[in-house]
Amino acid sequence: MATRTSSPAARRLPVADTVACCAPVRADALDEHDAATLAQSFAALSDPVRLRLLSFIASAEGEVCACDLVEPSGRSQPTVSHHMKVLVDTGLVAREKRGLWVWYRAVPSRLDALRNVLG
Amino acid sequence: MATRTSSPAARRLPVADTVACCAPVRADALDEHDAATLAQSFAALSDPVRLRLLSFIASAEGEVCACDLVEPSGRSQPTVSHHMKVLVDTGLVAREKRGLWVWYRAVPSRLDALRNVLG
DNA sequence: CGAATACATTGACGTTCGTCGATGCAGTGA
DNA sequence: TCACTGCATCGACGAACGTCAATGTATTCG
Repeated sequence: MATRTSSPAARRLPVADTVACCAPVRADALDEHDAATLAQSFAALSDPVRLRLLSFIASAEGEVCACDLVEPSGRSQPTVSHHMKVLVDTGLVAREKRGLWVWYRAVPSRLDALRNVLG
Repeated sequence: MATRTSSPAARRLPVADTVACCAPVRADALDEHDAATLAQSFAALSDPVRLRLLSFIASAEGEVCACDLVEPSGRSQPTVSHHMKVLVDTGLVAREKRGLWVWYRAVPSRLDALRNVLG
């Protein structure tokens, strides 16, 4: 019976961060809740189509019309709509409808928050 | 401190050193290749178990033995092994085998590279 | 040699994901 | 009112993922 090793280090107990969710990954081990929250955010960045959509919007000054996302992404309109919903739901992109058109803009504070977690 | 001998942790094929390739997401739109590469890196962070494993290792000074990862992660040994393979393959963690044990350490430059992409 | 240990790999399972065509819904303008 | 437009939602499909028990592989020790 393999004894449950008690080798090197064995300590935990991080702290739930009240603000942008968590301290940098290198500072303290994440608890389950923070890890789940963060994983969801990174999952939004884990698809190449979404990454391109995000970078297309973030690199444009001001807003981008949804109608201008379909062609450069090389995906169907429903697929683009689906990906944009993921980006909006995670807060990385803001959505505003004006008349028939929908306009998207990046949310820099959200990107900054994720950036901080990585270092 | 530990000697800086490179270890057999760099023989997987995917995402090797191409992450430092891209400008920040806000600067220019990503091309398809860069987006695919980056998405793979972010996908490694898109699972809560992997995030906790990474943060557990990154927040420890020096190395962490694989045997100390199973219990805190709450997953089986094969599952932990699988997740660590993903982290190693993306270059976020380095793996070194010494005797019967395997030691992992974070690769800060890799985290920094991803950080730069976000800002 | 053989036994024991630490970790990786395999194979299978249910779940989630990305995708598109078809359809629904809100807003516009006649 | 009605037709038209831009985007969201639905339903379905295959692919990819997370998980574990069983098994394989490498290393150490007696």
